[in-house]
Amino acid sequence: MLTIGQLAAAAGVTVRTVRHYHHVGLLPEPERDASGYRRYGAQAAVDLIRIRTLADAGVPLARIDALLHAQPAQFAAAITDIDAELRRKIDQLAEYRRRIAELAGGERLVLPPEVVAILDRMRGLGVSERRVRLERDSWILMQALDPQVVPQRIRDKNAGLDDPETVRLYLACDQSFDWDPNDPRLDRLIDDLDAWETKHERDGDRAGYLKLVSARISEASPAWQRIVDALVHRAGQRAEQRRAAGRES
Amino acid sequence: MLTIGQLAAAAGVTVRTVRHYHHVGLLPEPERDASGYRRYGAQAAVDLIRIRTLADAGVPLARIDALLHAQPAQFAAAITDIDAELRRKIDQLAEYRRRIAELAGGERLVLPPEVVAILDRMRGLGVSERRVRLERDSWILMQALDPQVVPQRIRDKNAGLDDPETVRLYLACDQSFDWDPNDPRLDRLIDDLDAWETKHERDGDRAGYLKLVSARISEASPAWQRIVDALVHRAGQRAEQRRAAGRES
DNA sequence: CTCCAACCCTGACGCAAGGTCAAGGTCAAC
DNA sequence: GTTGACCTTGACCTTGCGTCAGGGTTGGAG
Repeated sequence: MLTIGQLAAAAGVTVRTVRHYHHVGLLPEPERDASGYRRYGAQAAVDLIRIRTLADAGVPLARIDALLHAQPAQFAAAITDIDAELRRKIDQLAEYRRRIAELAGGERLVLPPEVVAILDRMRGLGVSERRVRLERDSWILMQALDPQVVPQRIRDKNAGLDDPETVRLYLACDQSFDWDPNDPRLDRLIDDLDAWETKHERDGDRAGYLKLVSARISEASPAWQRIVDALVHRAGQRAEQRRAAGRES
Repeated sequence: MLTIGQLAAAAGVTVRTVRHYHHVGLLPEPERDASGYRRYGAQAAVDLIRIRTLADAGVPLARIDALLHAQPAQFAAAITDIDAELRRKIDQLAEYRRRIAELAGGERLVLPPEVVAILDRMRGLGVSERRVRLERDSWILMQALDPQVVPQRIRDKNAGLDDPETVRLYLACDQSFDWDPNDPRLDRLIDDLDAWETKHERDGDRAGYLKLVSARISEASPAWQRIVDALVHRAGQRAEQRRAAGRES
């Protein structure tokens, strides 16, 4: 009869694997010869090959055990199951292939295509890569913290990029990155931005994640920090005025 | 910034997974807030999603680590590699699907098609399933112990099935399974079989695995055991006679 | 102000499916 | 009689997390 090594070779597995199957009770322990070696018959080879066929297909060993002792009808049903699972896996892998191919290309993977389009559009308008990256990060944070506002923001953003004044301010901000915080040009820029914000002010705009985005922007440049501080200050003043007006009426 | 739970949700993984990546150094540990919570920025989300994209494609975490810090050229090469690997896996799974589909159908999986054809032919000639199964086992043992003789044996076996006398003996043996070991019909059968063996005797026929096969056959039926014993005995006698003739010459 | 659920923290063990030593006993051949 | 290729048991290692234990934090409701 066969030794363990011959059996293993016949089924294309390692000796260790056969012993493992004995250990978990998947393959019955055979008789031993005088020296304690395991001795296998042809049935063991058949069983082992059946086990491997299922195991190679990804069936957990625990389930194989049950399968081998199942009625033909149940066995056939299980096989159908396993086959469906295999097809699902194949589709999965094909999808991963697609994503892997995109992996060289940065953010396309992590953001919805509409947002990617916006970022590309900004690049096309001459916005610096640095600024685009901040924008990208803000979208990622938005998506993580408050996903349901994303579609509305996409519309707003595209509308903004249709408006020449908005685009002008984007580019101006962009250039101000390296300016000294005391540069007089900043004063005019802050005035313009404040006017823009007043014009476009809407409820809900001061959502939590915006603070985080502002914080990141401020970190990046002293000039931008001044801009953010000034705008927050003026927005506070306007809110104050509205409250006063509300009390008067 | 993001908490670990938000980061995990953003990338579609569990919190445990993120911590695991910290543990193995795949994702850098971020700053902690006052209460010791980890706080993540958008870059972490990007990194994590890239990691998952590779991990989902089956790249081991250890390799991902190296990949993320690789030069674009090497990265691209590795991606090509991984893609090829994925395609290979897809083909593998398709092959497993094929084999799984055959699994309901018994021996087709473990034996070469020529042998399966022989077994089918035996069934067609009216040989019992029990006998066919013994035959199948003997082929499996042959294949495991002495594979290079299989092609020759296939030719021999097919020649045997072309010969009416051989087929008659097959069927006669088959019917004798349940006979009493003292049944007088056995004597005639043994004579016929011995004549057949004398006629077809060839060198190498008494290979090791044949003893094993005989042992299995003997186990199955007392009548067969008598047949095997008698034939072995007569073969021994013939060999003796040949040796004596050799000394005389 | 307290309570509760839903978070977060570290640390440790568990899982499949074997791989890989270690420390020996056997077998076959030269 | 000594290699070298087998076989034996036993025990720890691996990957990629899951899950539990035993806590601390946060934020909103009552």
